[in-house]
Amino acid sequence: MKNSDGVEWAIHCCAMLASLPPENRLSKTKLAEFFELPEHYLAKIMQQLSHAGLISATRGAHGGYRLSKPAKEVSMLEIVQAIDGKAPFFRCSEIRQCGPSAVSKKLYPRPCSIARTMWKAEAAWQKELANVSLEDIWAQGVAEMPAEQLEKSATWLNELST
Amino acid sequence: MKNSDGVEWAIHCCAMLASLPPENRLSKTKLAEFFELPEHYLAKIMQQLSHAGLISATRGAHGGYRLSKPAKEVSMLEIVQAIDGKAPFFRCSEIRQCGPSAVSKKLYPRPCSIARTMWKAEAAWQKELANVSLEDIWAQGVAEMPAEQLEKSATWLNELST
DNA sequence: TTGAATCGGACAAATATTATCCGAATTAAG
DNA sequence: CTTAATTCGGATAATATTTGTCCGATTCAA
Repeated sequence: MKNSDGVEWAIHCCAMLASLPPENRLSKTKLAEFFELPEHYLAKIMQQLSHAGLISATRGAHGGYRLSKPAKEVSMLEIVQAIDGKAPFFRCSEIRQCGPSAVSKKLYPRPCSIARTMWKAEAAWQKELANVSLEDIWAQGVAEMPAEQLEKSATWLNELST
Repeated sequence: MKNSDGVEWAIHCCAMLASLPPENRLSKTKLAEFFELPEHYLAKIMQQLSHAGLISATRGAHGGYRLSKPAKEVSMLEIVQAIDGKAPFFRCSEIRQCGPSAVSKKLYPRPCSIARTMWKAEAAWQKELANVSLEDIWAQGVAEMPAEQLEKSATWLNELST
């Protein structure tokens, strides 16, 4: 019961892309360098974001990644689901329909009360994440970032253009 | 990002125990038979519930499992956590503190905004599950169980005493 | 005291996740 | 047109987790 590690990377990388001037791109090599992440595996994570339509990747010289829509329109839920998938946490295998007391399958209409309860809880989780946009996250991140890091960050980004 | 299969089994078995007359016990063999589950693996699940203090196991002839407190006082959250653990889904490895723009660790006090957001969503999930008791689940289960199955079930339970 | 019945921990197999590599494809620039 | 930079995508390996099995230790009733 856990998110895969890629979720953390994906969110941080998206926030990084969100801070870029529009139309600017960042290569997987640079992203990996900025967060000290394994480059090849990060590529796989970015690929998942790309498949989900959250970022767009451009090949060739001066290529790289950028958000494919404004940060305001991207929710945390979308990012998490792009990496971890949309399958519910709880899977009901209908064991109520097994064993010596089972009766005809037609008599078990809707999901059982256990599944409904579990799925309702998941919906609450999703709602929280759906209500936070990438812009929110980025803004909060900047607000609480140590001033010194903010500078270093800006410098590092500038040197890319060189 | 998913519950382990054992969660479903654990909840169903707890609900089964909840329907027992107090002080009555059910052996792992009988539970496995009732739900058509692999006996040895079910034992492992029940063991986890036992460690968590949710059920109490008695060895020896006429032994078995029973709830260690009234169904009303057991929440779904407790059962899920007994099997899947209490670790948060989201693990923050503080990658904001890595890479070329990192500064002294002392300057990063609380959890970052990303971790806070993720954990808040988890709290919402937990709250939903904490608000549902095993008694609720059991009562709903009985209410929507096909009449025929209810009978079969009762008969099966009676034959145990024989 | 004996023996049947139980749990519980150690161990093994299967599965899923995480990580890596490399060739093909794409693009900008010389 | 050629070259160098860059990503994509599939194949593959390593690792971790989950799932499944077994057998000994323990308990209780007769």
